This record gives sequence, structure tokens and C-alpha cells, in this order.
Amino acid sequence: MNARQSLTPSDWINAAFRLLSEQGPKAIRVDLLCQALGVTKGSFYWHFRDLAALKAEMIARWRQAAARDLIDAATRTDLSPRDLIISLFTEVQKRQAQGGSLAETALRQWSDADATVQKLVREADNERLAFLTTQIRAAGITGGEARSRAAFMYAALIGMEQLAGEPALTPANMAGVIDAILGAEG
Amino acid sequence: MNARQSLTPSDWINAAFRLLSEQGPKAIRVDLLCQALGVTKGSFYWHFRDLAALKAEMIARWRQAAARDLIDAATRTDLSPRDLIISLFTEVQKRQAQGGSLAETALRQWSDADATVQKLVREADNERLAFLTTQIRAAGITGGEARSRAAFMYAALIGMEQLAGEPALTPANMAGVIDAILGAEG
DNA sequence: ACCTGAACACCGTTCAAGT
DNA sequence: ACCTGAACACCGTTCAAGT
Repeated sequence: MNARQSLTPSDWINAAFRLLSEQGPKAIRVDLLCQALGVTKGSFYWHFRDLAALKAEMIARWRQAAARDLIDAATRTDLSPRDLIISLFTEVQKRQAQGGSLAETALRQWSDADATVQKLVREADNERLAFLTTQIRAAGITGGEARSRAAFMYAALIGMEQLAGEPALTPANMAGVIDAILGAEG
Repeated sequence: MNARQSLTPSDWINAAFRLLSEQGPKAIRVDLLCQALGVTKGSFYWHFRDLAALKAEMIARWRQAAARDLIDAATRTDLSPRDLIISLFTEVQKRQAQGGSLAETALRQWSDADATVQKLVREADNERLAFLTTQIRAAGITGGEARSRAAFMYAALIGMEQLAGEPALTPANMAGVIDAILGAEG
């Protein structure tokens, strides 16, 4: 779509995510990618060993993006566990309100259709769930309750990413819900 | 897959959901449907005015299924608002644990790609959110807090439907989380 | 009615050759 | 270094022809 310049890995991966979002997992194909980028198939194989390598790279990128919020949060040692969780949720909410990653829903869809992808997505899910559980423990919830509340929170996080339209949850009213979940036990 | 018998509307709709789940929104096509059902295109147009009519019917079915839990719950006047919410969540959880509706994730995906579908899905989302808000009010949460806690709960509900793998939330530990969200205000 | 086998279509992959 | 263009490989699908 522009001045000829050699393609970067990101060009290929972005095009692949676009195909995934618009036409589903089956559209992640060498010929369609090349068509989208205006090159021939030989070019693809200069950049990637094979199609599987590109797909692996796609998941890696998603995982990295998905984990970024957690990492950002975790390094902010200035925040209490409670504030850290709130910041995590508002961050995801903000991203979603700004158009969000359309790829989130497409990726879950892909995961349903491809066992390899599903495995990696589950790993990432478990990682994030573990992080939330740790924070909730640090906030004072003990025993198995910590894990179930974390699971509920994590489901909410995923749901927020999937839900279209104006979010009913805003940064302003997020704290109240989180505090309730972190509140009185049993 | 059996003795020849004339096709019902459900046959067409089920086939369409299968195509949606397996191949994405773009696979909802007259020719692919006919192929799946072993008939020719003329048959489709005897059953439906056009492709849009079939799609509308698909959404209507989903919406009805999605609302069923709420309706079931709402009619159980024997339950307190708190127990009613818990029953709603465990119901969805149970359904998901049993393999769940693979179509849920596919439908959100479709919604991203098709504005008409998105509109109808949003309407259903808002309906369900309103129901939850009412219940939470009845459970004693006042003002805007009721809506934000409902929104959080609803996001969790959607997330639960999307998440694959063994659920970290079980019916047994659901109550604790719900009670927390229904608990102490501000 | 059911099967064969050749042809075709589709798409991932390779590679010698260009710039 | 990056890409072209043509060829090849694999596999699902079609279909005329057999029994």
C-alpha cells in the first residue's frame, strides 16, 4: 500500500492477525498473506521457515501483549495489592474502550479450532490466573477462597475483552467492585 | 446422516452454527449449507426468503438460549436475589463444564465482523445486564454501585463461557465470590 | 447401488534466477 | 538482502466408467 520497502516480521504478523480476525483461522495462508502484502510466495519463505513458524510468532506476540499489563502491574511495587488489581482492570478496560484488540475474540476462536493454539492460550490463562491469585492472597483473602475469587476476576477480565459496545464498567466505578471481592470472607 | 426425510428449519440452523463454529462467519453461505445437508440451493430458498433471514433466525435462537437461564432464574420466586444469582452462575458454569456451547465464542467473533449481528448481540447483553442489576439492587446494593457490580458479574459470565479447560470456579466455591460482590458497600 | 482410478483444484514449499 | 516466477508435492474432490 505504499513505497516499496522490504517487509518486516511485524508486517507479516499484522497481516496474519487481520486475516484471522476478518476471515477466521483457515484464512491464515501463505498465498493470502502474500496477496495482502503485494508480494509472491517466495518472499514469505525468505522471512519464515514455514507457516507454523508464523503462527507460533503470532501466539508469542499475543501472549506478550496479554502479559504486558500484568508485568507492568507487578513491577509497580509502590502499589498495594488492591490498587495493583484495580490498575490492571482499568488498564484492560481502557484498552478495550479505545477499540481494543479485535484479535482477542478471534484468538479465542482460533484456540477452539486448533489444539496447539489452545495449549498455549491455556498456559497464558493459567499464568495470569496465578498472578491474580497471588495478589488476592496478599490482599488478605486466605485459603481456597483466594483462588476462586481470582478465577471470577479473571473470567471478568476475559469477558471485558470480549464484550463490544460502550463498557458499563468505567475506571471510576471499578474500585467498588474490586473492593467488594477483596472484602469480608465467608 | 440417515434415512431421507425432508429438512426442518432446525436442520438448516444447526448446520449454519456448525459452519460458523468451524469455519467462521464467512462460511455461512448457501452453497456450503446445501453441501452440508446434501441438497441443492433451490431447497434453501424454499425454507428461507434469503440468507439474511437464516442469519436472523440464528441470532434469535442464540438469544433465546442465552435468555433461558435468566428466565428460569427469574421465575423461581422461591429464591432470594442472592441465591438466584448464584444459581444463574452455577448453571452457566455447569453448562460450560459439560462441553458448553462452542458457538458462544464463534458468535462473539461473528459479532465483531458483522454490524447487524453486533447490534442484536448488544441488545441481548444489555437485557441480561439489566436483569443482573435489578437482582443486585434487590440484594441491597444501592445507587450506581449496583450497576457496576452487575457489569463486573456479567463480564465474568461472558468470560466463563469463553474460557476453555477445566474451570477454576466450581459450583462449590461460587457462593463465596458472589457473597463478596454483594457485600459491604464503599 | 457401490466402487475404481484418473483428472483436477487447491495450497504449502522449494529453488534458481533476478535486482 | 529481498523478491520473482515457475515448478513441485500433497491431498481433498469430481466424475466417467466399471461391476
